[in-house]
Amino acid sequence: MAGGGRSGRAAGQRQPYHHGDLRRALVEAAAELVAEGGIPALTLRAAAQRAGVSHAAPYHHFRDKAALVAAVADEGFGRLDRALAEAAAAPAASPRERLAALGRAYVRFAVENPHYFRVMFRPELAPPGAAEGPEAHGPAARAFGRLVEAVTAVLRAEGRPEGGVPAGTLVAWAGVHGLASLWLDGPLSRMGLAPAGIEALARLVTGAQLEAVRAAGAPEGG
Amino acid sequence: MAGGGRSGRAAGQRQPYHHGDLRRALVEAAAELVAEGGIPALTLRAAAQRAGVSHAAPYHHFRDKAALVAAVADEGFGRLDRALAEAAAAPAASPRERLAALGRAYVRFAVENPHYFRVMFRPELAPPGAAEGPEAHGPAARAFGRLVEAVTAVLRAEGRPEGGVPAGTLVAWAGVHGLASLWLDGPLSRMGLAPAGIEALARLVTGAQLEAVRAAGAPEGG
DNA sequence: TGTACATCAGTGAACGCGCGTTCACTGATGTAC
DNA sequence: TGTACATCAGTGAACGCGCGTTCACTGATGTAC
Repeated sequence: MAGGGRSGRAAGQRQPYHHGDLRRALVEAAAELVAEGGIPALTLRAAAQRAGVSHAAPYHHFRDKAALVAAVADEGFGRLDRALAEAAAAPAASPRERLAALGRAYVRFAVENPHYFRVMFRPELAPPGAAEGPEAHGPAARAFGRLVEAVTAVLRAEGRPEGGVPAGTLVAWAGVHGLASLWLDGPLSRMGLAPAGIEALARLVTGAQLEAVRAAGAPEGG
Repeated sequence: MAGGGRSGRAAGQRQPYHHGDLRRALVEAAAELVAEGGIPALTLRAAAQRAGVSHAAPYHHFRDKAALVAAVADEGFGRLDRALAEAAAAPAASPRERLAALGRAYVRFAVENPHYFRVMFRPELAPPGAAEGPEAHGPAARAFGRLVEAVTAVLRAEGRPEGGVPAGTLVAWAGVHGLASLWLDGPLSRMGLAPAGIEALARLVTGAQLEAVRAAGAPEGG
């Protein structure tokens, strides 16, 4: 589908059609805006300007602002999924270690990509309908699936297989998500915790998750 | 300070000065707006209208919008603190049970007061400086202190006292905060988890926290 | 108790701003013959 | 290869809107004498 280069600014760089790949450029611009000025800086006009086009141009690629935001969230989930996939693929001594590595990768992703993370978990930015379609929640579902897999593997290895989504998955998710949120939302970083400290905390939290995953099958009373 | 009633709309209701207590009314109105329309619905003008005054009136009570938002967050932290105090005061069989009760109260507060919770943990709404002053972070610090106390009590009871803020506190906080966030931000409720399920999950998470608190003192390797 | 004055919480009009969105258009690209 | 046409990604002006904030003012409240 890509036509030949127009005049070729740089060798090897293609300018397929007019701008090239405005859609992608807009998503990247939007993410950068959030990185620099937080959620309030995420506007259609600013994204267009940063991408080097007029502020009406985005409407040829996104129905409205919510659709652009949804695309940013989607891109974020895609990146998270890749980060988790990498962590899951790394050699691990046991299913438990693999789950812990996944948890640490989750926290690390949030700390290193606060802009994406914030957009991903801000439902009011992209109201229902904006992100519809089968592929919209694809990356998010895929990322979640990796957690489910890792938890299931731990339970299987311990002789307590569980069908469907083990409750331990949600506990594990809550732990790392909470740690990431507290860091991004200020309380933790405001308390003077160094960025290095977050890694140590992540280890602590994932350790706790493992206990929770173990206990998740048993009655929780006590 | 409070003058006599003006004309007394309802028996026993005082109208101390002009409106009465506009400051409080504005904070309540702002919270209601968030409850009904989310963060985007939180505007100075709407809060003023809901409180029954012109949109310029709030400036006699708040320097700017950020100050109003900070007041809402403050009110939220005050309510959270009271909820945690109640949970901490309830009879408990052991420090461990008390900590678990605190964790459950935290999640319950978030689920029952999503509007406050959202404002409380949205740093970009009330930028640094807006909530300055010794009393600004008072309620938040007090609420956090209750968690620290409960964790410290558990460690003491287990013969492993720890000075300052035990690392287990942050782990415990991360767990319940993550659960609350995942619920409020949609993923969990979108997965079809019933409100009743959140309570069961909270029990699971607080159970996991206890293991983490135990492990927090020991080296986290392995 | 009554009068004069100071204080200050409200009003309403107005401001400038940036936003999302629409629209008629232009001109580059791709395609049919 | 060349011409005519259709498509569609961009432009730039314009729209209406709601926002936060300012300002001169009004009138109720509290206080001094």
